[in-house]
Amino acid sequence: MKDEILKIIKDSVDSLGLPETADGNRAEFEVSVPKKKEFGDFSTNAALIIASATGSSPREVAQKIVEAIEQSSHGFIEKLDIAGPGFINFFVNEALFTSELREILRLGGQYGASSNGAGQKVMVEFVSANPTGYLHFGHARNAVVGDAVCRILSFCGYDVTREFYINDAGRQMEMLGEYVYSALSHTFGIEKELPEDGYHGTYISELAEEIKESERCPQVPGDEPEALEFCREHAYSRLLEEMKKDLSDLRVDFDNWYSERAEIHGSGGGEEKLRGTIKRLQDLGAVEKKEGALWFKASLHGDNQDWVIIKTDGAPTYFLSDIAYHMDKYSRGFTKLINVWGADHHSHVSRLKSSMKALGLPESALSVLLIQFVRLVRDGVEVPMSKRTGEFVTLREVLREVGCDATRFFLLMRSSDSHLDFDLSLAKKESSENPVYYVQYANARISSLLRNSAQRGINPSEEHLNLLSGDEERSIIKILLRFPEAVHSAANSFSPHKVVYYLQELAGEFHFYYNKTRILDSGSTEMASARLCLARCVQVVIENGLGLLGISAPKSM
RNA sequence: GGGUGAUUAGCUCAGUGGAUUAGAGCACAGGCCUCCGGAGCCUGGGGUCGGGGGUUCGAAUCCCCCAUCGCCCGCCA
Repeated sequence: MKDEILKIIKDSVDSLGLPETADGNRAEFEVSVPKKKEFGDFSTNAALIIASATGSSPREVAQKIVEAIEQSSHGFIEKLDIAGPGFINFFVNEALFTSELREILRLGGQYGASSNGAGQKVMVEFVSANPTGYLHFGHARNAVVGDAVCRILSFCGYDVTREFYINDAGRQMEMLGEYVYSALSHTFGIEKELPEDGYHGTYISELAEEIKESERCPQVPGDEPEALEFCREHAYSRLLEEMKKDLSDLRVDFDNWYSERAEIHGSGGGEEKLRGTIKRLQDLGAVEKKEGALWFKASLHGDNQDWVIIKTDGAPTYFLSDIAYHMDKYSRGFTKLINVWGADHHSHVSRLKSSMKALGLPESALSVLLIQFVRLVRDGVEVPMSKRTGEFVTLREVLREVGCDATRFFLLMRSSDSHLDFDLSLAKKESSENPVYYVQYANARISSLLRNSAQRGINPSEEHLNLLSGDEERSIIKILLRFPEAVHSAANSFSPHKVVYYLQELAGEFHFYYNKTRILDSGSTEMASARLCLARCVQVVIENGLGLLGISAPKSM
């Protein structure tokens, strides 16, 4: 519908022979649905754009465009206004609105979907935590935002793969093994000294208990290397299992679990990836040996310093693995790569991009979404989330306390580059203060209406949609038809919170309408069925929107 | 010192070139169904959009400077 308006504008601009922009590039005309109804049903800034390109008066240009549109006589345009500095406002008749409602009903779960992505293969890599402990609440925002971005991109026609990069190589894993081994030794009455910056959670001793009770428990003291490895591997697989479970409880499910150890370092072809990466960088002259280590010269490719990729002890750094991993992503045929990272990794963005640039890979295909921290608050007081002391709040604790829907809603409510206060006491409140229920409640109310109407023999019918000419009805319809652009904009900027805001607005408008207007007792069966139809459309959009956020839309609450 | 994100109502935040009065939720004050779900609705007070310059027909939005807060700056991952 908006596209039709846009086409009309472009046609008339063309017919006038006006340049779209000064440099002849693609026009940036916008057609928007204004919030104030005196500004019409649709509005465009076309005249302002053209005027600034040609140096002429915006209102005069607008006048010419308006005349051109009027001459080509489009049946559904009732009135055209020129307002303010030169906006052209369109007032359309209800035929256009009712056709949009029919479209919503016809498309159902597909309303708002698009093929903008054109099947492009996109990989979203997110969470990617070390499997050395339970997921803490800080991971939750990353998980939920990444997942919602995936849902939104799929809805927009992208072929999305969700990948979890398991950082299961390197010192962290060794340390995990040592700690569990130490805890196991402890159960045999042997005490060991360990570095202080390790893992202190109670899960370490729980894992040791599990090992001790298993039939394959190694003897301690006995063959130390085997016992250590057993502890490490047992802890690894158990913790990975627990992470998968927590994520799944959060409705986050991955397509790929990509093991750094196996795929990058492993003997089954993996180590060639590391060697191959080094070789390519060497061939390109992008590395240098210095102070006994091998450095990637990132400063030559846009970063502000160089980074070590092979340490003096000959071991690769995490950064080298990361380069190899991202080369591998490209080689798997993805044309769009999205990494969802914690804001504390922001300095890695430019170094990774510079490495892709050095390798001649299209770095513009790689976007990194940095997620700012979450502060957990209860009754206005910050809940400490210190990992060092082992006191951190786990994802599963929060899930158990407030449930998946509220957790997701709150984590998605804010722009990712804004710090987020997650208020535990508010999130679990089942009252009007809690915005999750506000949206879900609108949906439940509509379900209830549909149930009651069936009993009364009223069916939501498309036949009488033309009766919906009230102001409140029009404003609901106008919000409904903004849904596709809300989705589109959320997809382009990887911003699920735009969908959240949209849904709150739609739910608000519906609650207002519901309080003011009788739907089932509206005087005539025709009117009742038309209003019911409108309510059903609202429900379709709420269901679709909540679906994009991975939040349920219960029929009753 | 460098980098990065933020700074908008009492609080938590949207808005990031547009339309005489800058929005929402919470909090606060007052009100609303003999009737479809009161987890709802309405009304009201409350802001020099951190400060200062600049660009523009037009700036909360773009540019520069400054201030404050978070995060990062390891041959850890």
